[in-house]
Amino acid sequence: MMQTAPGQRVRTRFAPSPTGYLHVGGLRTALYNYLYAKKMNGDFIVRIEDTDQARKVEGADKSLLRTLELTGIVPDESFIHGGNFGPYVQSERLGIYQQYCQQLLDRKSAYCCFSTAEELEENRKLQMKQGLQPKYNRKWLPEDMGGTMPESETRKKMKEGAPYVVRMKVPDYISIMFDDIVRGPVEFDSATVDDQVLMKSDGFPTYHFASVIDDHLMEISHVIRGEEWLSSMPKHLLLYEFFGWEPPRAAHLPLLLNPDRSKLSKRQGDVAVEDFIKKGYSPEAIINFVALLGWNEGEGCEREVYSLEELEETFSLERIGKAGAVFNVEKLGWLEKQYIKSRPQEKIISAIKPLLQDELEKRGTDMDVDRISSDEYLGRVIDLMRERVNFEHEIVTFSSYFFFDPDAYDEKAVQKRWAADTNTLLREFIALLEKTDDFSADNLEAVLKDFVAPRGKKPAFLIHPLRILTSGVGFGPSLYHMLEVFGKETVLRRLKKGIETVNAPKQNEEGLNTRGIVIRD
RNA sequence: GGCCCCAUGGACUAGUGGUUAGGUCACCACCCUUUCAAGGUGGUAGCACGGGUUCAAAUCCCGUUGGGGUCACCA
Repeated sequence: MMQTAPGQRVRTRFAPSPTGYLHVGGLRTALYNYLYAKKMNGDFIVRIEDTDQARKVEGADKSLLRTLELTGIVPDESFIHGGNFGPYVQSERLGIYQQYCQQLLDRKSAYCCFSTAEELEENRKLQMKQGLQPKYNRKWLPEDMGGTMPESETRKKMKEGAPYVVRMKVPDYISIMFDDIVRGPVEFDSATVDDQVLMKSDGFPTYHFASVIDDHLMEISHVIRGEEWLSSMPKHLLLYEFFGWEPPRAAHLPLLLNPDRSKLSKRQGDVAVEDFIKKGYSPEAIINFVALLGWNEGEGCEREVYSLEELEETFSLERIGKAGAVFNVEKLGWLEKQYIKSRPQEKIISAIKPLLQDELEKRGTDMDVDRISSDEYLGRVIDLMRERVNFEHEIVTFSSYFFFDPDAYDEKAVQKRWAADTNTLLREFIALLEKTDDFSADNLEAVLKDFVAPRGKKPAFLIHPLRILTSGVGFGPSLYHMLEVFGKETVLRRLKKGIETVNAPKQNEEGLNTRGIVIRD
């Protein structure tokens, strides 16, 4: 079993193909690679695997890197960060692959294959029908390599300029074993391994070929990737063998799963990291969440919240689990709340300000713009709201009443909280507020209690209507604190307008609120 | 179908022969409370199945079942 030489520098890599946005599964793979490198004082490399010209998406490489960095995962080497092992984009390394391919051809570890796509397809169908594993039939395997194709045929085709691919010649009936860091020993029979295409007819290498060569040339010590690659490991190992190279250690990560336990995919929800960020999830929560999907500190450790720095200290490949993990966003939501609760106020303020600016421009407001967009005001709003929102942006949207007068009053809440004499008392109370200058929460509470007690009512009798009239909704932070933040002018303006809009319900004979009874069909 | 991997409550998981099977999310109840949250307390719920090995198995072995991955000139 080949192992990394002791003392060898740890170098890991994340090797996405630039075909779209960063997938959460990809993020986790990148994260584990990054964490292990940091933990071992090694290097983390990002390499762009753009050998499929057809699927290549313009600009995806940069956006992948940008999203990665947004989450705090910064590569030591990449096509943007540079490094001594470049280029870090495979399409810029074509000459290298061709050179190594020629080596294999010369050593008779690989051969040219002129079979057409139609031929291969037909062959595959036939094998499927017979219940066999679809495999190349080795039609073009040369005679001197144990096949049936005369060298003259190959030469003839070559002269004609017919398109061809280069395939590796997998040895018959040998056992390929390796020790996966997360799976343990795994064994394959070479008879089940196909003569993998190494070079495509367009002159580009396949993933398998390019990644083996690059991993070796870039001195990658550990290949940490998804379990979907486990079954192509024997091909890669064979290539290392052909070249006489020492393979890196492998760690195949358990897959991220859909709720139905199939491999995580679009269709069943968001998978793009950027989509989660757009929704309002913060990078630290996403990282934290994804890190715990398949890894834990173990040893009775019951911590759930980890910063990236803390992960860098505690991470280990040995503690990665084997079973796939369902990507269930519920816990991500909880984590997000944890982060909102502990996030420094200044950070929230600066995140929220642009949002508020946008809203103000769109809607305008009856409030003093300078005041409500000041750090001081926002800070007070945050104090009241940070434990009540699911996302930072909800401080502006979900509790918009801190910035905009309500333009409607929650009908259900009104029905529930209004009694026949509510508006009468409200009018009296508004008059009292006009004469009150101290709008501190403490004072407002005292004023309201003193007002309500002699009238035989509980504070709640007015608290709810006051809340609804000033905020438009039946829920929110402590009323007194909320009114304190609003300030006298705003409170009175909203109350006066509101009481004209919300009418007292009609009474039945018993004097009971009839609006509370809603008959639905 | 061949090959490979996997298997603790609904989800993430701790657990490596002896535990009342622990924690987190979610859910339920209660407490706190003007509402909504937050917080506190308690609760429902789990070792896929069958054989072994052993004084003793969630833990070790074998099988079964179930799930997943992979079998491209895609990565």
